[in-house]
Amino acid sequence: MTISEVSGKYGLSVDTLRYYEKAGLIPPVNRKENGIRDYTETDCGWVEFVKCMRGAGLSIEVLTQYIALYAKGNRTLQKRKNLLVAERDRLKERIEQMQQTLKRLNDKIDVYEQRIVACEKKLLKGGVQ
Amino acid sequence: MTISEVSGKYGLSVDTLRYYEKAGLIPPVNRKENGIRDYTETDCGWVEFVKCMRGAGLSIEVLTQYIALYAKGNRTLQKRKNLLVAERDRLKERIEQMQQTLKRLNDKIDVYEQRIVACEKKLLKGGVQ
DNA sequence: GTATTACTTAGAGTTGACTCCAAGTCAAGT
DNA sequence: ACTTGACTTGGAGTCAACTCTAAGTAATAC
Repeated sequence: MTISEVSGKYGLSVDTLRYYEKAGLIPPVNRKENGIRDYTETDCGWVEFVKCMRGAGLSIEVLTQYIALYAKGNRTLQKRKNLLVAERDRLKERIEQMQQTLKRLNDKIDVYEQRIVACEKKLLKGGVQ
Repeated sequence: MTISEVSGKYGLSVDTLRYYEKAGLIPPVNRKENGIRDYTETDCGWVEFVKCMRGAGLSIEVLTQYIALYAKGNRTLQKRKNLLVAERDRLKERIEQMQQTLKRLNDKIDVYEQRIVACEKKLLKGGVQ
């Protein structure tokens, strides 16, 4: 799979895909003899994983660390798990904060609705006079 | 209330507070004769609101727009409500995406736990031999 | 009366995460 | 043979959101 196909498949620009690889967010992508990237299913899996994690707000830095540990093999299992747990906890907290803000926005919108209705009533009354 | 007190109260740097005011994220703050900021309860309320919204990921730009509409008074009620609804919807989507990623992270962590246990068993067996 | 401390401003610098650009290679089509 | 188009690289540029700096003022402590 070429880089532009992968770009189309996951909705990431080719620049972003190259940047992710260069930054070490995904392991080095498989190449053809001439040096052109030829994404395997595994490569695509990494792209999808990184897209998902970035979408949830995990930083480039932490994902780079994860891949670096992954590249060191089995003896980093515990470290990788610890990293994931830390990020999971942070994500959970952010979600909870966002849920509170969502509730607050909903309440605010309700208040606006009431105020708008009240305004319209006033205008109607004015119109009748 | 001075800017550094407000900074302490809400955990925002004084630079950030001045930046928010300059950028129009909060209405102009009350001043003493000598030009020094003297935050009223209302000013603090705005700071808290902006902190909350920024914490949930609403952009500087959209919050600036909201304040600009607010400053124009009652005739912008509907526009303000529309803006809030749009941001609410975006927030909701982001939360849903993050919840899916949270679930995925939890599953991944479970898999790591199992692999780590399996590894330890192997090591123990090796030790017995 | 001077040193310290907290404030003021305009504007420059930093960080994270891309995004774009120039210059070059290579295979395919006419 | 030559153009076209997709790829390659290193490195520069951009954007949002701060964060810092320099130069200055004004009240308070010694």
